[in-house]
Parts: sequence; structure tokens; C-alpha cells
Amino acid sequence: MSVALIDGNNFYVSCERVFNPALEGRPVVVLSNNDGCVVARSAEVKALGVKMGTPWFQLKDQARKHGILALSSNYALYADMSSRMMSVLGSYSPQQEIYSIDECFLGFDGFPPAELAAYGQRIRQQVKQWVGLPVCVGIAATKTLAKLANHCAKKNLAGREGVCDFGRMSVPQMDALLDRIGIGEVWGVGRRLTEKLTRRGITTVKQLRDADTKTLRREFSVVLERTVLELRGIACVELEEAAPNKQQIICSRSFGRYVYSLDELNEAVAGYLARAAEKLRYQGSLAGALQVYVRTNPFNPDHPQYQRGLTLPLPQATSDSVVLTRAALWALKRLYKPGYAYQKAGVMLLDLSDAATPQGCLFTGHRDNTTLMQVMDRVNRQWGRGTLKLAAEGVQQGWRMRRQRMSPAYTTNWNELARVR
DNA sequence: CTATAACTCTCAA
DNA sequence: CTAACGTTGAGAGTTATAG
Repeated sequence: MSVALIDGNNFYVSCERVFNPALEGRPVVVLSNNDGCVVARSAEVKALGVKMGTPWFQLKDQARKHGILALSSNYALYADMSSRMMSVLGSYSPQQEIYSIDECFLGFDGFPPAELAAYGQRIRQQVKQWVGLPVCVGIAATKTLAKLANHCAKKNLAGREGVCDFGRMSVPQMDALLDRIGIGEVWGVGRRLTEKLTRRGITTVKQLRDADTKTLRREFSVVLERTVLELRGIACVELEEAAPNKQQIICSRSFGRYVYSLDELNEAVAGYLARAAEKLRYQGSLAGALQVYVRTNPFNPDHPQYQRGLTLPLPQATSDSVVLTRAALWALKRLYKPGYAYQKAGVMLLDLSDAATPQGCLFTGHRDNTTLMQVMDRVNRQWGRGTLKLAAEGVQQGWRMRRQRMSPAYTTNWNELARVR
């Protein structure tokens, strides 16, 4: 088996640069929702030592000093750029797994092994030319190794010009390379595992690869055992070409300011629910249960803290926003306690099943508003999200998240394109 | 007791 | 001018509960 992992470089920043070349060569960050934390950094920012996830307000002084430009995340733009990139990449193999917004695996089974690195170069060059985005390519025998090869390509530890093929490296070459990489770079090894493994004297990828799987299985988990096997070139993780339906659907957000009243929480929860239900119908599912939760700001030690969720089993599985909204607001009313500064709320759709056979309720005879939902979804798809909505979502929405530094939706909205100078 | 549900922890992008 | 720290999803393992 041979597989490639193609990953965009500083993906969000690169998307912004495609449409605003003035950002080229300058230190740029993209912020998370609500302009909260750094979620993408240009090479210049990484060189300044700015860590992923740094809260923006903590960075302000340093940003002024070094002229760091900060942008709110523009998901409409990134999603559109992503789908362009994925369709170019998809033309290079019959097997593609889209793993996230900025990366995908390509299956290279049956391709001539000696030519894969050159093939990787062509991919890189074409994505750059056709979509404008820089990517790196890692090629190896398993997905875990391909991820690692991609890391090597990005850091210039092996391979050349953004492409690294482990398949063409000798055993001693691999040993020397893996001995220089920390275990934290391995797919599936996060902060906690790095800590625990380090305590057992395992710090390099080579050590992890050569560790005893039986012991690891016993003292850690199957997951780590599989990771180690993958590092040895034994495939344990399949390429998943068709994305399976979600088992749960979540919509949650922090507010742009504190919210105190049940009225405003109602609007927010109704809005989040509408979005979640849209996703639910899009994948053709029904929800058998729903959870609503609210919380105050855990980072503010001056405020009294409150955090609670309530899971509500539904008498009958449904995808009807009207029914779901009623249930969600009922749950919220149970949860709500006055006197707190709420910072975030969320809705979760659970116990999902196939919507194959629409049916009325045996006891109440209730029928879902399927036609109404279809109309709403069509209108909103054609004219933009939120064109048609239930009154419960409110109009003012003064609690909506901050996005003070957002670039225009260059590729998906004519009106915003007109803003471009 | 077992089977399952519910919840917690970890990881990823 | 101020205050200000993300979202979504999966899977494994553990604990609680029902029968």
C-alpha cells in the first residue's frame, strides 16, 4: 500500500493571501470565531515564536511591535477554496479521503513507486497554479507515516521542494530521520501521551516505533498499539473514501458579549438549532434526542460560574425544526438560572437515524412539516443562510460573535466582491 | 451477574 | 472606548444502571 497526505501550508492565511497579495511576506494571523484565539499563522509569525491557540488579546502588544496583521476567520472563503483544492487533488487518484478542510489522503496503490515523488511535485505545482494555494506532500506506506512524511516535507527535514517520499528512503536513512523527530509529531500522540511516554523514556519516533507493542497495549491503549504498527509500515487505518453520516451534530458558539436574559438565550439556541437541523436534513437523518447547554465564562474568575446541559429524548425521531426548536427552548427554560453572565450556548442532535420512512406519531398522530422544511432549505441554499427562518431566532441578535477583521467573501458573494478595492 | 447507556478523557483540524 | 480565551466530531475506556 502507498498513500499520500497533501496538506495546505498555513491554510487560512494562504487563502487570504490569494486575494490580497499585500499580505505576502508579512506576518499574518487568522483568528478563531469571536476573534478569540490564533488558529493560523504565517511563516513570519511562527518565526516570531507565536504559539497556536494564543488568545489574541494577549498578543496585542507583540502584534503592534512587529506589525502582525490579524484577520477574523472567513469560513465561507476557506470552504470554497478548500473544495476547489480538493477537486484538483481528486483528479490525481481514484481514491481520495478528504480528511479536513485543508488536507486529504490519496491512495497510490498500483502507481509506479519510483515516480511518486515526481508525481507529488506535479500535484504541488498544479494546485499552486490553478487554485493559488501552497501545499506539501508526504508519501509512505501507511496513513500515519504519510502524515509524518508530510511533516518532514513542511519542515524540510527530508525530501525536497515540499515533497517527501518515505518509500524511497533506505532503512538507515529512516532510522536516522525518525531519531530526530519527537513523538508529539506523530498522528494520535497528543499532549498527554507525550507526557506519559516521556516518563517511560520514549521521546523519539524511532523509540516509539521500536517499542514493545504488547507492553504499550497493556499500559496505554489499542489506539497507541495501532499507531506503532502503522509506524512500522503495517496499515491499520483504512482509507475512507465516502464520508459516513455523522453520529451527532453540534452547533455551539460563544457570544460577542455577555448575555443575561432568557429571551436572548432563546434566540441564540433557536438559531443554533436551526443550523444543526439543516445539517441533519442535509445528511438525511432524524434526531432521536437533543441536548442544550449553557455556560458562563470559565476564564473570568470574578464572575460566579454556572454550567449545565440537559439531554431530552424525543418521543419520536424528527428533523423538523419546528418540533426541535420547541423541545430545545423547553430544555433551555429548565436550565436557565437568572443572574449569571452567560458566555456560550450550544445545541447537540443525538441518537441519529435514517430518515428513510417518514411516519406520523402512533399516539398523537403528529406529522412533521417535511414540505415546509424542504422549502426553507431550498430558499436558504439559493438566497443565503438565514433568508427564511423561524421567528424564535430573533432579528436583532445583539449577542452575535465578533468578526471585526473579516475579509470579503471573494468567491461566494458578488456584493462583497464589490468591496474589493 | 451481564448488557447497555451515559459519561469522561483524549485527540485532531 | 472597553473587555477580551474556538468549534466540531470521533473513539476508547470507565462508571452507572437496568434487568
